[in-house]
Amino acid sequence: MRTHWCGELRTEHVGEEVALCGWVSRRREHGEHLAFVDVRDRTGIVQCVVDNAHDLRSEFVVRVSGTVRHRLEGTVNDKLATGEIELQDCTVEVLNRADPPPFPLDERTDVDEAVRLRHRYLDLRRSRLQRNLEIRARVNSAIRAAMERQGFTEVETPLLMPSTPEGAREFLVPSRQVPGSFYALPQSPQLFKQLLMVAGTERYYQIARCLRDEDLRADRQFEFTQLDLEMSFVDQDDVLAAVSEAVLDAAEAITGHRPDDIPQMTWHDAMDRYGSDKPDLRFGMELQELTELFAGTGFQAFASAAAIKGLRVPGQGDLGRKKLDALTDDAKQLGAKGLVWMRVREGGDLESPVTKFLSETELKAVVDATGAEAGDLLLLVADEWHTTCEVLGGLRNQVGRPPVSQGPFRYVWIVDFPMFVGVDATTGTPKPAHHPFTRPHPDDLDRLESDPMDVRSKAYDLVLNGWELGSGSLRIHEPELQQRVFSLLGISPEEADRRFGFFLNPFRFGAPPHGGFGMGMDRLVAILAGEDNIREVIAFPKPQSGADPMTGAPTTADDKQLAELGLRLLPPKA
RNA sequence: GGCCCCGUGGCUCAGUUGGUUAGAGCGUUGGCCUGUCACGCCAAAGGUCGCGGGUUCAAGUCCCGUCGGGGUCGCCA
Repeated sequence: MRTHWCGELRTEHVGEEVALCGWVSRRREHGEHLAFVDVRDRTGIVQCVVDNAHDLRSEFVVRVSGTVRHRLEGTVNDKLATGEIELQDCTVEVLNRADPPPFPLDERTDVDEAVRLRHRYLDLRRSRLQRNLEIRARVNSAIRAAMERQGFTEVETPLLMPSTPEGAREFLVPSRQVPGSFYALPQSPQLFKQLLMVAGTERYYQIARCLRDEDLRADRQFEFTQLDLEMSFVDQDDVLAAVSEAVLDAAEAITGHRPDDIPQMTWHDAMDRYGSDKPDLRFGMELQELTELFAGTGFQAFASAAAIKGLRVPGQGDLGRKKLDALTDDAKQLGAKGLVWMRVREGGDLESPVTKFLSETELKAVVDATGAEAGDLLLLVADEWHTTCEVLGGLRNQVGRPPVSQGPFRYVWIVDFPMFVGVDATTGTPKPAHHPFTRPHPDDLDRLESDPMDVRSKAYDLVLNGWELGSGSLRIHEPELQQRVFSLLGISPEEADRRFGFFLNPFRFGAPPHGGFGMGMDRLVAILAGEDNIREVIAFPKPQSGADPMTGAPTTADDKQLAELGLRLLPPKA
């Protein structure tokens, strides 16, 4: 139907007879015998000169044939890629009429997201989402190429699998053939990809859809897409290198230049310096160690604390009481008992509600240690090390963090995660930080039983601009070690067999050492596309409620469907 | 489940201390216009102020509840 795309026409096409297809973007009428019609397809817009645009309306679907010519002197539009030319002697064929769109399809107005989602097919017609979908496709393609180049084999894994109730809440699918039983949709292909290692696939990857029935956020959807991979006979750096290669290729495909190699930072360093296991390295404001300074202090809140740290907020010394109170509330929300603020005055004097409890020496030492200058604000927290770090890290993000999409892109690998986080309140056993198949750090193996909370694991996260892009680990491939970890977690051999038997038994048949990674494609694409929200890089996302305003999903099932599945509904809650 | 923000023609918004008949721009419809490009000009249509209740002589405005959207904490091994 068409000979060219709208967006590709240039002065070199002058004189050619062309046929274009697309939508009427805008029309400008000048009386009976002259009108301009902007025709748009996914590549761009071309101005067509017609003698009568009376029967054309916005978003009508048209096929236009005509001759490309230079625009008249003084009528060139430099805001348009095709602005030097126009189509003359046009024949316009209306392929379909269109109702006026419920919202403008230009880029100038920020339309309410509920309206956009209800008419997503129109929202997708706009250049922002067209561009984002193209970026997404290019990222996918670059990643596939990088994986293939590195010898990975793409394998598809089942969507219908047994429920494994650990971790995120699963979506359940009732079985028709076995009424009363259910499949679960995968939170990730975790179990299958490890079995592929037992199977000798050696290098597996998949751009896989994963599903988690948890509350939606700016960076979370029920369904999300993950670059999933697993490798045999590798150490941690091999996995990191393979993932880095794919991510950096993807970044290069979008931005045109390849980022530096991705640095590594230990989890402990990240917590200690940035107060987060996903530190945003685009801005400084590192936490300052102050514990030693206050050894033997007379200030009760500091005297008993295991860790005291400070955050220097440059130039915010004029923050009002209301804002400071709000920060204090935030600190408490983050788990602190309180927040000490100090305004730095000329000459290094500190103004704070607690100065009267602190000695001159201590006050001066705080200024020295933080490097504070007049006009700065200092925030101090004293608590257990982990709490102190986390609270100040939260405040650091709050006062200093730019939108995630705002460059530059700062990638970082976080390594040496702790094996366990916290203790289960009911059973008293440690809780795994990653999953129970994560390999303990070899240097800490002998302390697994004696000092579990101090044991590191071979788990790692990839972080970009403060967003966790993905995580992975080396796995346990020896049944004996797996047994040790299970017993630490309070899982008996019988229970392990019941819950993970189909997964663990194969490991007796010669499981190779292996490890892998899973990376959120939606997040990577969003950041590369300059979006703060993954919904902007997903063709048909869901709002926070999880109910799709366009399709009406989820819908009720009729009695016949339910009967076939052996299900009966409970009466609605009152 | 908690907290915060938002909801006024199709879209984006204004609406004062609670006070007459709720406004604007864009869009839509009709008319005019031969070089515009966010064209311009004239005119018209279009409103359950999300919904329900309450306070009041009087509610878009205040209060309670509810629904929808967004952000965030919990949750996301």
